[in-house]
Amino acid sequence: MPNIILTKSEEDYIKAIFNLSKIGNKQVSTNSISKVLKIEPASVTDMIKKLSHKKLIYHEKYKGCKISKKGMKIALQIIRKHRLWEVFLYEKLKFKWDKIHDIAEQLEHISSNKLIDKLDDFLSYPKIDPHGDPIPNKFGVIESNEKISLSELKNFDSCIVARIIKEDHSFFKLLKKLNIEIGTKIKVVEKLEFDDSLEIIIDNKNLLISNKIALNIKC
Amino acid sequence: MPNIILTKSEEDYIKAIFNLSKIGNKQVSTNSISKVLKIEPASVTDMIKKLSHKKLIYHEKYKGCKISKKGMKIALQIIRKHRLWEVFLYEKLKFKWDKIHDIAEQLEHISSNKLIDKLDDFLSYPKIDPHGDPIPNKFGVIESNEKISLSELKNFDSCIVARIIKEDHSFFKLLKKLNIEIGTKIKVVEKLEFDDSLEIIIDNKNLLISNKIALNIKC
DNA sequence: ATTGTAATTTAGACTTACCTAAAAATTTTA
DNA sequence: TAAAATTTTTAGGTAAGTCTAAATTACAAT
Repeated sequence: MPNIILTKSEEDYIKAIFNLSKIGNKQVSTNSISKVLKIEPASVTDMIKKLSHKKLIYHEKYKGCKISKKGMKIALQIIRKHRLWEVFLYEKLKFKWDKIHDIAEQLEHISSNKLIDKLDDFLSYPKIDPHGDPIPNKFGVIESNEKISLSELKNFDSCIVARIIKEDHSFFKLLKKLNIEIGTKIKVVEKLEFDDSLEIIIDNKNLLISNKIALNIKC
Repeated sequence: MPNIILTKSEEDYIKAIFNLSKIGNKQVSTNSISKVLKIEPASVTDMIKKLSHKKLIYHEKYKGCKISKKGMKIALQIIRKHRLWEVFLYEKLKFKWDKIHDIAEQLEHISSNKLIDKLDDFLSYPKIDPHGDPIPNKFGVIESNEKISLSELKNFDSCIVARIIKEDHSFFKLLKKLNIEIGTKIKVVEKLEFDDSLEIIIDNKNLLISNKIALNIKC
């Protein structure tokens, strides 16, 4: 299969559309892409046309878009690169857990299959990145070991944090403040009926987290 | 000092102008930049104006340009990044000597000072890259251990190859064919008067190399 | 079912970094 | 030193990827 070369922008869109596809697996709306990438909807429409023309996504006017097989393959390769670089930054360069995302965001666009394969080998073929996200292999296959979110736990359940879903600065900062990271042991005290907040215990300290927070932590 | 952010293109020009400055340290001509970057002279003029406006180079119409202190600082940081990544690719990822340049050409544009400092540390503060080129430290200072080119040797002189000047594919291929790399021992048999070709011995085998080749190998 | 609101697309414009063709300046050479 | 050749710049144009404003379509609410 001929290696399609995409621009950084195109790659960003493909990745965003792929990620949005998994949430609710409906058609991905122009607006949602606009929000994720912080690009105006009109510009998103332009790019959607372009990617659609390249058969990386399907698109019906006014009806949102959907990633194609071809597009999915590319998205998985970008995600693979991103996550492998994160492992490198975290394990080899000793970056702090919450600093690696932005740099990996740049490194994921470096184009060289050989580079990624050698990096994979150098890192001893890691299965997950430092956020607990699974790393696709060179064929784009993800060994799915699906976790459940904190919010699905019941009163008195315990768990070990395995994965952080939302990747942005404000969330990372919050987790740091709460002392939550991959491997942290959490015990659920009570799931509040009022707003689905969760009272939990970490390191013998009780604290309260919102449902939105709980949804973004898997174990 | 505020960290100036440049585009990939701007960085490529700055690097090219810096490198050309060292050859003959005269004003750098528009045409020479055009040749190195494979961009038409008219376009080079545009970018020269832009960089000049940003005070990264000096420019007098029709008289070529010269890199400024500010520009030089930036150039040295790019070169530092390039060479550190080359060490990484060669030593850690086990890339072959002649495959690292193109990938480093991409990696050198990743912007994060922290990343480079940590990479430097991870690699144990190397002084030279796999081509024998010195690596500027984080302040842009190069520990100059200037070498002489092969062509400056006299009959019967011996030396160890320390550095390869010209960095392009055809030259790398040639060196591979000749079995020349950093560390190779070379003995000069005779410098030919006719065209300054050099008859040399490598691994007990005699061979002839042109003056141009000899000029691009330092020891 | 119609109307109002929200989402999406179209139209036109801007910036960056390129291009070609032509004009202007400099350098070479005869 | 004047003509020829070369180099550099100017002028005008293009593609990618963005923008704003306006038009169109879809959806939701009465």
